[in-house]
Amino acid sequence: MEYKKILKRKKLKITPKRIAIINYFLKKDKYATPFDVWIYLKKNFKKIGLPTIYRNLEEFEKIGILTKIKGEENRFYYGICKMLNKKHHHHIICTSCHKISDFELCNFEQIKGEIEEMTNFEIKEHQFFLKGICKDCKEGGVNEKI
Amino acid sequence: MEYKKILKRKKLKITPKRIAIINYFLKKDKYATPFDVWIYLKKNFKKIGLPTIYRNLEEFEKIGILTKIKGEENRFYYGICKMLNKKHHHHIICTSCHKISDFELCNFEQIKGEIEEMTNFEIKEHQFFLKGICKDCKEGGVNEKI
DNA sequence: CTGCGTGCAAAGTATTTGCAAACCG
DNA sequence: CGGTTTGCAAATACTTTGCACGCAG
Repeated sequence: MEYKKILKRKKLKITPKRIAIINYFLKKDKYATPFDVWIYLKKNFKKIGLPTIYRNLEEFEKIGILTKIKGEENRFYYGICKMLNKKHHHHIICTSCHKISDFELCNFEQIKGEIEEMTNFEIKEHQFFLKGICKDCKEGGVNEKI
Repeated sequence: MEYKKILKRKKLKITPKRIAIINYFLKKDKYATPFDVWIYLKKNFKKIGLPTIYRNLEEFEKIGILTKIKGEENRFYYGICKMLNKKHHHHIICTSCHKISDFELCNFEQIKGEIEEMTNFEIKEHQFFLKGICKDCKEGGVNEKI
């Protein structure tokens, strides 16, 4: 899979646990806490520590495989990033089932200049943070859990 | 000040510490952690507990006086919201001095429909999260601390 | 006075660290 | 083999809670 190449390129070793973490997110397609990931991986690995999860999620975020999200409560979530090679994109999450998707469309550049003038800031970075309801949830579909 | 009215309207009592917290943010104009606020208020109140800060910052966020920001590290910051009556606005923060400003300009509605089609989400909420360098920092100004 | 606000002490929870052993390339 | 990765145990840091007293309205 493509994610392995990224690990390689970033000089991170391919270990079974790392693969399992990525697969967890790919299969689940939703955002999750380190704890969630841990509970799941424990099914397949008799020995696995929570710190391992934390360390890897952090690294994966650094290399762009995962995105870190601030949850409602004081907790952080991670979601997988499917647009690996694409440069610029944003994420949208479903407030009902926690599904996460990404998209490229972005018209921020159009107003960037004006905002810079108004605020006297030089804008370096922008992120759209979208919340909504995904199609499955809208149709009252059952949210199967992984 | 206008903030008092808001407290009143929201049935929150006007206490010296609450006023001091708001003034801290108004004067400082930058985002800060609960701990930062605490350290500062301790100068003026011999007796003040960190939990008081936490409780009030949380309430202030609920009623729209403050905004909660996810920092780089696993920590939350608060910044004051100057656009009290205005409906829709976003924030920009300076990565150098932590200044926070708000502005109203927003062209998201233009692409909202298209994103909804592409992602199959019904968008309920959007937030721009902007980072940049403010004028003072760009000009190499000293960042006076409060 | 009446209930919200606060200090204090203590608990709770998320996250990080250090180090030896295991493992990838 | 040699440097990463991991498990384990423990530490750290941030945040929340419970309760009695105090103060705003």
